[in-house]
Amino acid sequence: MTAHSHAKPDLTKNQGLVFGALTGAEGPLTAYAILDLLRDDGFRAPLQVYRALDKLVEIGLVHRLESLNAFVACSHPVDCGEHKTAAFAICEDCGKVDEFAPDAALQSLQAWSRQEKFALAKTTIELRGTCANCTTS
Amino acid sequence: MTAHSHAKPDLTKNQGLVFGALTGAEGPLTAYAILDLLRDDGFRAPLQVYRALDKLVEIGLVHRLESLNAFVACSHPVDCGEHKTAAFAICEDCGKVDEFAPDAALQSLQAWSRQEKFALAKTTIELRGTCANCTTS
DNA sequence: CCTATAACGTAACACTATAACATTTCGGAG
DNA sequence: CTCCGAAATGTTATAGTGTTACGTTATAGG
Repeated sequence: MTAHSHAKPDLTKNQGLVFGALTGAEGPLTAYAILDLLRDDGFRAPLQVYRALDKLVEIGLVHRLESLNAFVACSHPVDCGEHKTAAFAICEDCGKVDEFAPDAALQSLQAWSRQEKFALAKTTIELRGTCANCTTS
Repeated sequence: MTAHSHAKPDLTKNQGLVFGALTGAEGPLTAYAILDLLRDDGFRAPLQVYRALDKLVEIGLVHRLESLNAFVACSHPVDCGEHKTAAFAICEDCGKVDEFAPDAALQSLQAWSRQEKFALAKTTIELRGTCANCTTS
């Protein structure tokens, strides 16, 4: 294991480009928005974006926002292990997304699952509203 | 207010048909699945379905499942007032959806919102996994 | 009756995602 | 080094989801 190889498992060219687009963006991006951003880098078809996104989500570097059909770069430090359980507060004014770890909420949902014998695989928690910055101004 | 007018605010023909399709279904339905079910009733275009769904969701008789792009009839008794805050457990085996009120989780998310000065408008909580019935068999 | 509003009908279109198939890249076994 | 298999990539076509635009019909209130 070299000094370079432990954080991001050596993204491929396309994965790196897509991840770069997401980290460079202010907020979430749709797959087609990413495609447009990467035309100059040789991207031609949605599948190129979706394939990279699939891997990035699997690795845990990117999250999918179900209520937006869009994607954001994960804001956690690497290897946080919480990628399956993050929550998101989405500002409907400015479009920015705040990722956080909803520990208590999660515990209560896990408790419900135990009680109902529901084998929980993944939780989706997305809050819609107006962020502090947009409320002020 | 008459004896008839308080529960379901007099659905229109299309709204009634769409709501009927959803209550008659085992699990959630996509808009296009509803459209196909209602061809014989004169439905021709997706917009007819979407317009009815919009109203039904607004009224609180139907919920949208963001992670499925699908819709389910609300399982609460009428006028429960919790339509903005329901949670859903979606079985990936049989496709059935269990709606419940995630009180504790909700409180914790509301507390987070207060602390972050995030003006919470709507919460989306969807659990994916395997239901008790499917785990057994 | 008249009018304003909501609901409806239809066609076209835009956005999101995947299927199918060919080709290339790249790391490891021999 | 060469060969091979797995993963990644490229391209076209298509499936699935949702909206715009425009015109018509139904309905409730004055």
